[in-house]
Amino acid sequence: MTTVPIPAGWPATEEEARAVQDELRGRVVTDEPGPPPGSGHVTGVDVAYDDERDVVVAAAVVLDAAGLGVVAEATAVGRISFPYVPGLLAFREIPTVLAALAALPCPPGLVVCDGYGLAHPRRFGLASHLGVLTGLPTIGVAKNPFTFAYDEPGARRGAAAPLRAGAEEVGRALRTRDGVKPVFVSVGHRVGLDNACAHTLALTPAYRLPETTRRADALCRRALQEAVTRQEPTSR
DNA sequence: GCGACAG
DNA sequence: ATCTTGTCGC
Repeated sequence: MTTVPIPAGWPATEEEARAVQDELRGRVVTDEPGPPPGSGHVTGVDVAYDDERDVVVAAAVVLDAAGLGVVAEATAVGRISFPYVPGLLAFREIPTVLAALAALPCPPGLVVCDGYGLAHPRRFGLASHLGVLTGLPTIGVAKNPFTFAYDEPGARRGAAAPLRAGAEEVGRALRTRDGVKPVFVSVGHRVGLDNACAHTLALTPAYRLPETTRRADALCRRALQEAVTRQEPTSR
C-alpha cells in the first residue's frame, strides 16, 4: 500500500484554505434531484487518524442501494494534510479520500460523507468539496448540529426539522430511529435536500447512522490499526 | 474580547 | 477524531 502524497499547492494556512473554499463554492450544483433512492450504488467514505505518527487512512465502501450489501471496498493511506479546524475539515480528509475512491473497482454512485455539505459557515463543507472535485453526487450526514439551530423533530423515525443558519435552511435534522438523537443531513453536490433525506432513511434500516458510514468507519479504523502495526512491528 | 465549533 | 470498562436498558 503506497502513501498518498499531499497535493502540490495544497493550502498551508487557514487563510489559504478559506480562499479555496470561496473560489470553489460557485461550482456546487444544486438544481439536480440526484439518483433515486434504492437503486444503483451508494458509497460511504470515512477517515481515521493517528496524529502522533502522522498517519491518516481513508476507506470507501460501495453498497448496493437496494439490498445494502457490500459491492466493493478500498482504502488509502496518507499523511496528515491539515490540522483539524472547524470549517476546514475537508482539507484534512480529501486527499486520502480521493485516493480511496480512485482505488475502487467500480463507479461509486452517490457518495455519503461524514460531516456537512452546504451546512457550513461558507456553504462549502466536506461533501460539497468532494462533489465538486469528483463531479459525483454527494450528501453529508453529520452526527452533530455544529453551530446550526434546529427544533427537535418528532419522536418517530422519519420526522425532520430544518437545520438553520439564521432564516436559511442549510440542511435537516432527520430522525432515523424512534426516540434517538437525529442526524444532520445536508446537500453536497448534484442532489436535492428531500432526496438526500430519502437516501439517508433508506440507508438506516437498523441504526442511527447510515450503513455506508458505519461500514466505512469500521474499515478505516481496521486499516489504520494495520497500518501503524506494520510501521512499528516490535514496539514496546 | 470570550466561547462554540463537522471529524 | 481519540483516550477507554463496565453497565443500564430494550
